[in-house]
Parts: sequence; structure tokens; C-alpha cells
Amino acid sequence: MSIQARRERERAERERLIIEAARELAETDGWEAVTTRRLAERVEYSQPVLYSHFKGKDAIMAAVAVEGCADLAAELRAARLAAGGPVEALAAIADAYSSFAERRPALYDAIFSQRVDLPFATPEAPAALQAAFGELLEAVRPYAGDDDLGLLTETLWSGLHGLVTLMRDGRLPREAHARRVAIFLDRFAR
Amino acid sequence: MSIQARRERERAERERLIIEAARELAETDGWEAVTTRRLAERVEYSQPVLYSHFKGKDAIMAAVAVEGCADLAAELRAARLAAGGPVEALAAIADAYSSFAERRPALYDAIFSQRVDLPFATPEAPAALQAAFGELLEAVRPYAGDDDLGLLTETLWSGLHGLVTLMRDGRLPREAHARRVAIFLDRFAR
DNA sequence: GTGATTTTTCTAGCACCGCTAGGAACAAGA
DNA sequence: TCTTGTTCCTAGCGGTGCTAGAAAAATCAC
Repeated sequence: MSIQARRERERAERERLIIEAARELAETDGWEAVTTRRLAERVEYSQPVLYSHFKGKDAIMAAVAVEGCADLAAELRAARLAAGGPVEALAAIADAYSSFAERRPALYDAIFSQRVDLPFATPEAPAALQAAFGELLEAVRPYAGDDDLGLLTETLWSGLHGLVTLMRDGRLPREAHARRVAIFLDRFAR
Repeated sequence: MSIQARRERERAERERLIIEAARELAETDGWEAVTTRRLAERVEYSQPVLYSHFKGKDAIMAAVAVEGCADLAAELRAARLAAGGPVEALAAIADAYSSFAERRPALYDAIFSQRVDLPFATPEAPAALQAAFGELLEAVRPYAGDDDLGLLTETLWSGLHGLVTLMRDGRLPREAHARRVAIFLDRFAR
């Protein structure tokens, strides 16, 4: 019995190791540098062990995404709680969102851009993801008015996502990002 | 003299052939199916000829993107001109934008999502791209108020882009898309 | 402790990718 | 018809994700 437990513990440890290696590699060199070979080398195992933990590279990315989402949720929460009133909270959460995307692009991409099969807008969505969305939702609540709160939050999220992604891959001038966000929030909350 | 001209004409023709093949393949099977080998087979030349026309696969995608952008610009323009007043025009253009992204996902991705080095927010940006942006700009103009028209247009664009991309890759429930767009436009124009 | 069995892990390789060097085939001019 | 210059293809490089089957290690039975 105990030996089975030890084995499972070791397996879980190694799984963590893989996820961390993937995240580190992605954050330093970008996702295109995250290959199964490099990953295997990092964790000091051969390639096939990765496939005993994850179905494939996509699943590894998904795992990294879920973890990263917890970080995002925490940052959003901190920003929201530190703010004085509803106006500041909305601005703070938008700022935290942008900041996360800028500081941790690889993580942001894994969560929101890369094609990776995570359940999103369903009850089966990872808790961290729901938590992050929940933070946005609370910031939006004061502005809901007659609109559906969930849909309105999704709209805010989409707006931020669009602003951030188009800016980050060079389709919108970076220097005006803050002003665009300000305009967006102003209209959103008006 | 004439022989040189014929050669250049043939070259241009073949270049068109490559771009069309890439677009078709991308639109039917997705960009991941567009490989230099398959492309070469389609145009009935060997792989290396592609590289005598384009610097690499990215450049081919960029060429497809520019072409596709002309289509988008035309559709946006048609939608805008067919609309009665400013309110209808904004709704129509948002609808046309969404519709383009849904009907021609591969094209949309090449233009707005894939990492492809096109000059965007500069004077050197392809004319088609500027034309598409210009259509958005005209639709936004009546709503500018005290805001900078360019920035405001970028914000609208970002919002639509976010809504469309998150919906299209399964991160937002598809069925509520129209309602989200409506909410967004309502707040945007309020 | 020793042999059999089960589990884990690695070696080697598949089919594919983008891209390119170097030689063969072709077309143009003498 | 022969030479020259251009065009184009064959073959191959180093890489990718992923997997079958052998080797090694750990566990169990005696």
C-alpha cells in the first residue's frame, strides 16, 4: 500500500517538474523553444516519459496555462481589493490584466491565445480560470445596469484581450496602450 | 526586351498561383496544413521555387493576409454604405467584421492573429490594411466626441477582435456572440 | 538470497517540418 | 550547332511531435 503511495507521490513530483520546466522555458525563450526534447533534457528523463504524464505537448501547455491562471487570478484579486471604489477597482483590474500580459506573455498566450483544449465557459472549467473570471465579474458588477452581468464581464474581458493582444504583437502602437485602455473603460463604465 | 517581359509576367503569374494555393489550402484545411511541400505540389513545382518568390513560409502567409485584407475592407465598406444612419452603420460594420472572421477564419488569422511581420500601425502598412481600418474609422467618427478618433477606432477594433477571437477558439460561448457585440456597441456608442 | 514477474524507462526510429547547396536541364544568343 | 546564362530539381540538413519494442529496474514469491 505504502509503496504504491510513494510511487504516486514521485510521479506527481515529476509531473510538477515537467510543468515548471515548460513554464520556465516558455517564459525565457518563448513557446516555440519548448520542444519535447528540450523538456526531456531539462527534467533529466527521456522523451517518452513526458507522454506517460501528458497526452502530448498541448496537454503540457494546458497544464502550464491552468497554473498560470492561478497567478493571474491572484494578481487581479489583489488589484481589485487594493482599490478604493468601483471606479478605481475597474481601472486597477484592467491595469493588472494588461500588466500580466506584458510581464508574462508566454503564460498569457498559453491561457488565452494558443489553441489548447481547455474547457472555458463551462462548469468544468478549471477553478483558477473561474476565479480569474470571477475577479473581473466583481469589478464589473457595479456597472452592470440592465445588462446581463456575465455577458457584460465577457465583453470587458474581450475588450482587454483585444487591446492587449493587438498591442503585444505589434498591430497597435505600444505607447498608446494606456490611453486606449482608458478610453475603453470610460465608455464601458459611462 | 519582350522576352524579359514575358518572363516577368510568368513569374508574377506563378506568384499569384502560390498565393492562391496557400489561401485555398488554408481556408479548407487550416494553416497547419499549409506546408511548403504541399504548396509546391499544388503549384506543380518543387519546393525551392517557393523560396525564389518568398523569403519563407511567413512571407507567403503575409501575402495571403494582405490579399485577404482587401476582401475584408470591401465587405466593411459595403456594410457601412448600405446602412442608413450612424447607429446602423456601426452595427453593420461590427456585424460584417464578425461575419468575415467566422466565414473566413484562416484569412482572419493570417491578418490579425498569426505572428507575421506586416507593418501595421505605420504609413508603410499595406493599402488594404489601411483601407479596412479607414472603414472602421468612418463608422466610429460620429461617436468620437472628445476622444481621439484614431485611438477610439483602435479601441473599437480591439473590442471586436477580442470578442471574435475568444469566441472563435472556444473561450466564449458562441451562441451569445451577437448579444455581447450588442452590449459592446451600446456601451461604446453611449 | 535467488529466480520470476511486473513496472518503469530508454533507445531507436517514423513521418513530417522549413529551408538550402549543388548539379542537371533548359532556353537564349552567337 | 555550340556556348552561355538562367531556371529548376534532387537530395539532404537539422529539427519537430510522437511511439514501438527492447532494456533495465523494482517488486514479489519462494
